[in-house]
This record gives sequence, structure tokens and C-alpha cells, in this order.
Amino acid sequence: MEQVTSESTVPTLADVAARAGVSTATVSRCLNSPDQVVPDTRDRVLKAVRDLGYAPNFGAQALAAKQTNTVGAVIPTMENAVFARGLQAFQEELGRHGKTLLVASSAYNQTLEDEQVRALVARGADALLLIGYDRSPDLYAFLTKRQVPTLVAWSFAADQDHPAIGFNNQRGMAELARLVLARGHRQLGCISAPTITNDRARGRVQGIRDVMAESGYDRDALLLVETPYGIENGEAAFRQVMAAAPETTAVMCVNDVLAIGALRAAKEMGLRVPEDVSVTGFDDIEIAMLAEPSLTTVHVPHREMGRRAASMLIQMLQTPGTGQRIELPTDIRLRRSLGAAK
Amino acid sequence: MEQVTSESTVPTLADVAARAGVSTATVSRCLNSPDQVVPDTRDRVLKAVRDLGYAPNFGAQALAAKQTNTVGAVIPTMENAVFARGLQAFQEELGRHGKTLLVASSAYNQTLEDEQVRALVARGADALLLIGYDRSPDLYAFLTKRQVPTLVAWSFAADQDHPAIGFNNQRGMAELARLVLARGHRQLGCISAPTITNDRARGRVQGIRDVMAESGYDRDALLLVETPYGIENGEAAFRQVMAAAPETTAVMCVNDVLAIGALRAAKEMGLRVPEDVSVTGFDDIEIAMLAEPSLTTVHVPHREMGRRAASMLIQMLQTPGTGQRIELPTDIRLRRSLGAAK
DNA sequence: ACCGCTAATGTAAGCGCTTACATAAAGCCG
DNA sequence: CGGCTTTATGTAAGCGCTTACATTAGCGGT
Repeated sequence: MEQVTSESTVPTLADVAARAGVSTATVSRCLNSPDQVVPDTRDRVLKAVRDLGYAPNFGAQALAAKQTNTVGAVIPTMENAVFARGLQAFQEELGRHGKTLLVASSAYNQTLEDEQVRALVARGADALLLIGYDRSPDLYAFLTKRQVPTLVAWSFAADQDHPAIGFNNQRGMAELARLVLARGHRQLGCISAPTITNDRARGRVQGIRDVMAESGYDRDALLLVETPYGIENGEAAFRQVMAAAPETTAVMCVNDVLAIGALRAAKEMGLRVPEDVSVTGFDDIEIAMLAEPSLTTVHVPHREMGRRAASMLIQMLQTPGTGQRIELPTDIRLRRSLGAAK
Repeated sequence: MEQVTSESTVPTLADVAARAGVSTATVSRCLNSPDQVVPDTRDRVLKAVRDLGYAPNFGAQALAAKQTNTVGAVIPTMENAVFARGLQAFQEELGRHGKTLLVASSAYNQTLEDEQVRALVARGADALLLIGYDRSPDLYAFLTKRQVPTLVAWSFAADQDHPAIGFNNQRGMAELARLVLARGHRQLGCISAPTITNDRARGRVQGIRDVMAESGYDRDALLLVETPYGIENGEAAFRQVMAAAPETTAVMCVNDVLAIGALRAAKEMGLRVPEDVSVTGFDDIEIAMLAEPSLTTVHVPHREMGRRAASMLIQMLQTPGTGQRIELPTDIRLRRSLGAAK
């Protein structure tokens, strides 16, 4: 209200040009490749830009330049600290290169993810960050057809050749499982996110299976319960495990949130952790260290992954076909929730 | 690679029109107001759309229609669970109405926020969600000039008439402070986020001051330490408080994360909570219930706020000038970290 | 069968920007 | 100082879509 500057209409390139006494082309050049124009004119134009409070119209720019400087990301949910953290770093790095982030979330639903991806492409995302490999071949076909560089994050699988940056979920969990077995645990429980649509969870569960097989235990020694994300769900799943196999001495969860739920359920059931039952997680979010007892888990460099994902995508944008496959190391954080078997 | 459909070029409206044997206008109508076109043609067109894998070009659409169906949000950081949670709900509700969310984060930096807002507007955000009231008058002027409906969230102040949805930080904290005083605490510490740029923190601190004043204690009985967001920072701040005023019996923190840090520092210093010192938080994020001891805090309906913020913004988009001011209730969650003064 | 009216479709003018190409200005050399 | 190259600026053609307006088809009534 206080300082209405002339017309109430939004200034356009033409307005700036008129005010500076040059053509629209010159204004455009001032803004996009300043050294193509002589300092004198440039100053005049920039002054006009400032006076008018001009800001380019994104749609027009996208239309004419055929690129939007936008990178899209489809994540399962922002409420998962793991993604929030990685995405924050991702966004910061993109910002450093003048790109904007467009986020959508799929609620762990493949159909929804499919739609979101198409929506982001329609909105002109120059590149895309996707979580995990699980999606329909049609979508991959669509993406290649539209020539949108795509990077898979949070997962790394040796047998996939799509550009990716992530960690080896299977191996990370296997390492932890080895430690668990070494503590004398023989009857294991596993609480997992739904494995059909979540290759991270699937890999982690497989990691446990691998180790059990290599150690000569059969599959029956592992009781698997699948449940959606959430502390309460972890709680219920833990009860389910203990009800079905009361002799269980260690419950390995595919993420920290489920593990926290398990910890809570154990406490409520009067079981001591780790004396009566051990519990492990995955991700090493803040809560893991704060839990009582503190949670043994697999540490994952989420932030670094986000940052590097951004650099890589920018690189892919500049020179198509340069997508790499990067495996980030995970490491075990041994804390109090894992003890020796009874 | 597998199913290259004709040209490798992206199909346009004209391609669809040609294939369906109609004009581009008809295709556009089929997509945007289907009942203006006879079922027969419509089917033909939609088939062509499917065959070609057509998706509208966002830039062109934005340019021609002068609206983008995009809502922007600038939040301090996604890493703060509070915002992640609210934003997730916000996004879901927007999605239900065919709008897309564009997020940017400001890292609690006002200049950066300013830039991000302008960037979002330039990118055609039809409306904006902003956190708190604190920003330069210039920015507000810019926003009114561009006629972008803007909603302030996470804050509610009686003396501001900008459309807003939030809770009364001052009142919520005051209630809690009353409880603390009632427990016999007379020497208080307060750990806050920087109050200059954060009206939520400022309001919360003020809430404590109000209560102390109304109870007849003078300001010196409250030791304030300001520090950025983060568990470690909360830890350091707690040490600082106890070093400066060892007789402190209760430390009130303006958010749960800082409180968790305080809890940890207390434990390290060999102080028992709540026997030796009480600690309180604000927000009631998951961690509050899980902490040891569990954290007394002020519960805030973040998700509901996010959802309602979306509805309100959509409403403002439809009928400009309908922005309201909504105050959501907060309530105290009394848990173990608050006890009687020694 | 003809008229008039409504509903369906087509025509074409932009939306605001970028950029190839054309043109003009400015150096540079002998 | 003319003719050359180089550099700065202007001109104008789209980019793919929406939409006001023009046109045509379809239909009922007489």
C-alpha cells in the first residue's frame, strides 16, 4: 500500500527496454550474458530493471529458452527425517548453481509416484531425483523418451546400470547381521517396511538372509513382519514378533523409526533391552543416539549423499550421458541396544 | 530404448490436434474443460493424447493462461521436523486441489528468504506460504504490488492483520511458565533461538517474561541464552546457563531440539532431571516423548496447520481478499522433565 | 424445406521471452 | 582516411499454449 510505483501491472522486458531506451534483445542479454553488452548500456538497463522492480516471467523464459533451471525430486515423504535431511543438502547445493528444487511426495505409493514424475516433467523439470529403483518400465521409457536426466538416490545396486548414488543397503545390513550372530543370537526377528515397493527395505532384509545362509542357518530362524513407517507400527510389529516367536533374542529393524517403536514395545512388555532382547535399527537418525537404551544402527551419510546427488545431476545436465554410479560407505554404530544372547 | 514411438521429439498440442483431426483449440478444451466438447471428438482426442504420450508444456501453459497452479513456500529448513511435518500436510492438501508445491529454504537468513520469495514469484507461484511475520517492508510491498496472495504460518499475533494461521507462541509459553512457577521455581534459565529474526522464538521468550512480570518477579530472575537450532547448540547453551547462574532450577527452551540438548548436557554434568533441574521444550515433536526423562513441552498441531494453510491459500486464490487470521490452540504436555524446585 | 437459435469447432492473436540474423557502430591497418 | 574486421545493438521469428471471436453444424418449429 505504501509505495505504489506507477502502474499496478507487472513490468515486462519491453517496459524495461523502453525505459532504458534499448531493444528487448539488449535487456535480455544484459540479464543473461552481461559481457556481451557494453558497460554503459548495461548500467542503464540494470538501473531500469531496479527502478521497475522487474523480474523475468518464468513461463516465458522456459518457453523461449527450453529449459527451466528446475530440478525435480519425488520422495516418499518429507516426514521421514532421512529424506528431509538429504533433500535439504540437495537443495542447498542446487541453489549454489542457480537451480531451483521442485519437490513432490508419493506417500510410498508407486502409482502416485508415477503421476508425480510425469507432473514434474510436464512442469519442465530439467532433471529428476528419484528414490530407489522400483518403478514401472513404462516410466523409465517415458523418461528416456523425454530425455530427462534422472538420478536414483538412496539405493545402490550392483546389478543396475542406471545412474545412482546411494549405499549398499544389503551389504550394510549384512555387516550388522554378522555382528548380531556373533553375539550368539540364533532366533531373529525382522521388522521391515513393505518390501514390494521399497528396494531399500528389500535389500536390507536380504542382507540379513544372506548372512544367515552363509552361516548355515535356515530361513525359519528369521521371522519377518512388514509394516508401514511409523513408531506405533514398529511397536505393534514388535509385539507380533514376540507373540509368534517368544524365543526371539534379537529384532533387527530396517529403519530407526521402527526400531524406536520396537524399543518402546519391549519396555511396555517388561522386556529389558538388551538383556532380554536386542534391537537394531538403520539410518542413524538423531533419535537413535537419544533413545533409551541408545540404538545400535547403521550410519548412512544422508547429507553427503544429497549434496553429491546435486553435483552429479548438474554435471549430467551439462554433459548428458555422464551419470555415474556411486556407492557411499555405511558404517555400524554399536550402541547399547545390542547385547549378547541370553 | 525399448519402445521408441515415432519421432524422438516431444509431442505438442499441434501434434495431438493433427493426429485427432481437430484444431489445437479443441484439444486444449478437451484437456481443460472437457464438457465443452462432444464425447465423440473428446474420445478421439484423448486417444491421440495417450498414443503420443502428450503432456502439456508447463511454460507455455503458464504464459498463455497467466497462472501456474503452483504455490510456493519458503521455510527456514526442512531439517526441522516441525516444518517437514507441516509442509507434508500442506503439500498433500494442495495436491488434492491440483496445485503443486515449490519449496525453498532460507536457512533462517532474512536476506536469503527475501531472495527466495522473489525467485518463487518470478517462477510464477500463484500464492505463497511464509513462516512468521519477520521480513522487510519492501518485501511486503513487492508482494502486494505483484498481487500474490500470501499467508503467514506458524505464527499468530493479535496485532498483525496479515492473513495468518498459527498459534499464539507467547500465550502457549506463558501457560507453561505459569506451571513452572507454580512448581516453586524462582531462578529460571531460557534457551532460545536467535530472537531478532524469529518471531516464534521471540514470542515464546516474551511469554515467559510476561508471566514473571505478572507474578512480580523481576527480569533478572530469567537468564536468557540465544543459540542456533541444533542439539549440540542446546547442550552448549545449557552449560552456559548453569555456569552463569548455578542456582537455576528450571531451564525453559523455545523448542524441543534445544531442550533435548539441555537434557543431554544435564546428564553429562551429573545433574538429575527433574530432581536437580527441570527442563521444558516447545513443539512436541516425537523426540519429546522418547527422551529420558520424557520432555514436558507445548503441543502444537503442525499437521493440521499445514492442511488448513493449504485450504486457506486455495480459498484466497479463488476469491482474493478472503484471507483470514486463524489461531490454533496449543496445549501443555506435562511429562517427567518438569518437577518441583529443590 | 426453411429460418433461427444454440452448441461445437476452428481461426488466429497474443502471452513474455530468447536468439539467429541483419544492421550499424567502432576500431584497425596501411 | 577508405575499406576491412570486430563488436554492439536492433529486428523479428518463433517457443506451445489459451481464449475471444468467427464460423459452421445441428436441431426444432412451422
